[in-house]
Amino acid sequence: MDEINELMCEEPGTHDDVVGAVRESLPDDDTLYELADLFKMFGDSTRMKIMFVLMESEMCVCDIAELLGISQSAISHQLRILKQSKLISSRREGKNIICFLADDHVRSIIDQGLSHVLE
Amino acid sequence: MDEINELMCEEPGTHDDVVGAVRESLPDDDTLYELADLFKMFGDSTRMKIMFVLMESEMCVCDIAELLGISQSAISHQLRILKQSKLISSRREGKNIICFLADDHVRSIIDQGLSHVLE
DNA sequence: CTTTCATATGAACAAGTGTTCATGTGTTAT
DNA sequence: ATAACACATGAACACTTGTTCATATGAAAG
Repeated sequence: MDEINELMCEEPGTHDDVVGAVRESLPDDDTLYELADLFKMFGDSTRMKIMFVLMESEMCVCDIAELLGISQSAISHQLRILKQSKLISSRREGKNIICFLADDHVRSIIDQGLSHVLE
Repeated sequence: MDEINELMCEEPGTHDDVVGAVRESLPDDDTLYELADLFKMFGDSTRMKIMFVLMESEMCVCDIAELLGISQSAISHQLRILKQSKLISSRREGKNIICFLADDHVRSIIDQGLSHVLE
């Protein structure tokens, strides 16, 4: 703590007030890590592609793999991660596992991202 | 391409139609990579913290470092990355560099993420 | 019950990422 | 000028991540 305080710049006036107020407004650490972990899901192009596909239609694993030209193993590994984050779910239909978006926030988040990228 | 087609499952009926339609609806590769790169910015807890702080108030570099208890060097490296993604900007004021959010989408994206995490 | 198809998973490896440490640059004050 | 402060940057390192390869599981068809 002493070492950190030494880093503080010597701004006059309401400096400490602002820093203190902002500190109290921060979410707790657990929430911050959860949030970062959530956005990590959108930070890989393979997962991004999978979610784009599922935004259009639910689909079995091998169709996703074929459509995207990515190996079945790679898709399966990524699906596992996406399921852990509760972004997609699946059900069995005979031999196939049908995947679909589990959360409408996926669309909103991607749309907000697109707005930034396309401007 | 032959190898990929071998992976295709043998679903009957409208299978190929759906796959074809979805394929055409996908954004081009450049957009997809830009989008993934954008979300990568939100996928690290240090950058997440920086953006939360700047959502409350613009602030100089060393105050951000002090407030978050993270070394000035680490903050500076992350600020560089955030600036490259056009998520934050800065101006000089005497000895200090004042950082601030450069894009209102930051707030919307984080809010959508929070909705998912907090539900 | 054996085979085949659809999917999951573990190990290994290459590539990417974030931090620290040391040092460089630019600004202000003495 | 020179010292002190605010910030930036490069190299090194540990750590994480995504893919491939080989193999395992699980359902359905013959």
